[in-house]
Amino acid sequence: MTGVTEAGMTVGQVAERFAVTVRTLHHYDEIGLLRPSRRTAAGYRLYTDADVTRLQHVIVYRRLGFALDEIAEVLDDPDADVASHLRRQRDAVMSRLDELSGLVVAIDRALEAEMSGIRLTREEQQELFGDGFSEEYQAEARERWGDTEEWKQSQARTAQYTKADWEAIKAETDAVNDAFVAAKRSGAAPDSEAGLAAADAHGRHIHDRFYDLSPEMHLCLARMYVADERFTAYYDDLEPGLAQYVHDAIEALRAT
Amino acid sequence: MTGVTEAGMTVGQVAERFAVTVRTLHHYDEIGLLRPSRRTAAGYRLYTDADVTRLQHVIVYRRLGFALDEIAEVLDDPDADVASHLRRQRDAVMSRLDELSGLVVAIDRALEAEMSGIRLTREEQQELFGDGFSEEYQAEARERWGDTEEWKQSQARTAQYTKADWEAIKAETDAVNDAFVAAKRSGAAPDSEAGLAAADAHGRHIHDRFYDLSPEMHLCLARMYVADERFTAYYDDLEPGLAQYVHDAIEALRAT
DNA sequence: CTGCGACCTCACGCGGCGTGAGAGTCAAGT
DNA sequence: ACTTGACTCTCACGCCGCGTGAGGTCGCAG
Repeated sequence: MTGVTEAGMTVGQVAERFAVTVRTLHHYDEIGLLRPSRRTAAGYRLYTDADVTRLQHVIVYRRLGFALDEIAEVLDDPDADVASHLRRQRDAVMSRLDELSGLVVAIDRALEAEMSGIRLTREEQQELFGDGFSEEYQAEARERWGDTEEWKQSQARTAQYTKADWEAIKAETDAVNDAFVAAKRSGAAPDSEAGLAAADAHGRHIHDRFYDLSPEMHLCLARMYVADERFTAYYDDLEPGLAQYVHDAIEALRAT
Repeated sequence: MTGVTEAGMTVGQVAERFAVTVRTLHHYDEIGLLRPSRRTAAGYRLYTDADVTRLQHVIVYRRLGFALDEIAEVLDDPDADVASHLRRQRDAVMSRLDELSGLVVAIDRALEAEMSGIRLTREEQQELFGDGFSEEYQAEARERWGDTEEWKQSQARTAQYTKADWEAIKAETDAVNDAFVAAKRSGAAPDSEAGLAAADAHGRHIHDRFYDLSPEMHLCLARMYVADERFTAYYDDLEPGLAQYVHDAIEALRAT
């Protein structure tokens, strides 16, 4: 059509044809992602049809958000698991999507506040974007669990959750808490059937929603509930003495 | 809780409380985005309450995707139009959202192909993501129409299309082309009933599938078909002289 | 006095190119 | 044969938002 197929295309021609810059092609050559098969005597890069095809692939993967070295990996290793690459990429894009739609909501609220003449006070900002406490809590959680497999799993999973998921999770959490409260109020001992059932539900809930929960981890959590004042406050707000009760129930469950 | 509010917080304390790194605070100091009001005799940074508040704002804006110098601009100029900043930011986030959802669609298609055992051959990829020709066309189209409303509409719509949509569109395109070919082969003039009907179908097809097509735009397209060798080749490959025929039919349709 | 941890200031590194600088190459026009 | 202008080449620094040391100082506890 354009009739330039004799022996290879020059950088400029390739660049124009695929809407990339010459510098980009130079860069891909430099890092070894796409080296033109041939050069002219004067050192001009000549891209063969195969090179052009490879560039097409590169462009596609780049649009999919792959890093250049990952693209090289996928393209150079025919045994590479393309599907898993794609799935991981999809996950990343989805969580970014969630983040961004959250951002839009935040912006809309800020705009609304701005338009109605209400300057964003400290308190409003904290209401909108999360208060210092939860920020602080996240920081501490990262500090304590940041390198563990559980933390990564939790982060990976919760990033996927939609608003509806969160509502379901909240409902489940409430149900688990209610089970503990009901058991305690009924006078049942922590190691009674009701107490053990609640502890079991608690473990399942975390396992299903957040991360693989080993019995040891569950015990560790139980100890946190009485050791960490934030958790203690959380449970004791629901029912005085509940933190200790939850701890005892989990210990009873996991001790067997 | 940590109770350190006497005269100012150190970098480490601020960093922990807001889940940023010390290096980040150093960086903000370097670029003048957030300079702590005071230093100890030894040169330790001391962040006052006002500094901390400013950091909160910085963090919020950063989460909104603002660049650091933009944040500085917004925070330092009380007369800056915060609302317009927010609106521009919202637009940016929204378009990024569109892009990403397009990406998800592309990934899903690739995954589907991958899962059904079909390795992505060159041909399939080209089917999925467009061949060299359309890439070339896209590059040129962007160059020519990049700033027009039609181009944006087309981009926005086509990004949403699924594989099934594309197949339907291809079928429609074929039908339109067949109508032109049939009309021409039957010896009907471009401005005959058959020719005008084909031209009308052509216009509707583009209007429905790609972008709002005004009569003027349609005429403009018709002229492209005879002026641009790629379009000429496309139609003349179907039937010699068809490009001119299509042009004449559209002219006849829109001249009325 | 000796650690230990938190702090300080350089200063290089990353990814994915953009953006020149300075020099050589190619095809067309004079 | 020479010039022009478009294209190409190879360095090599710049950008953004920090990460990650290196090498030294400061403050407090034992």
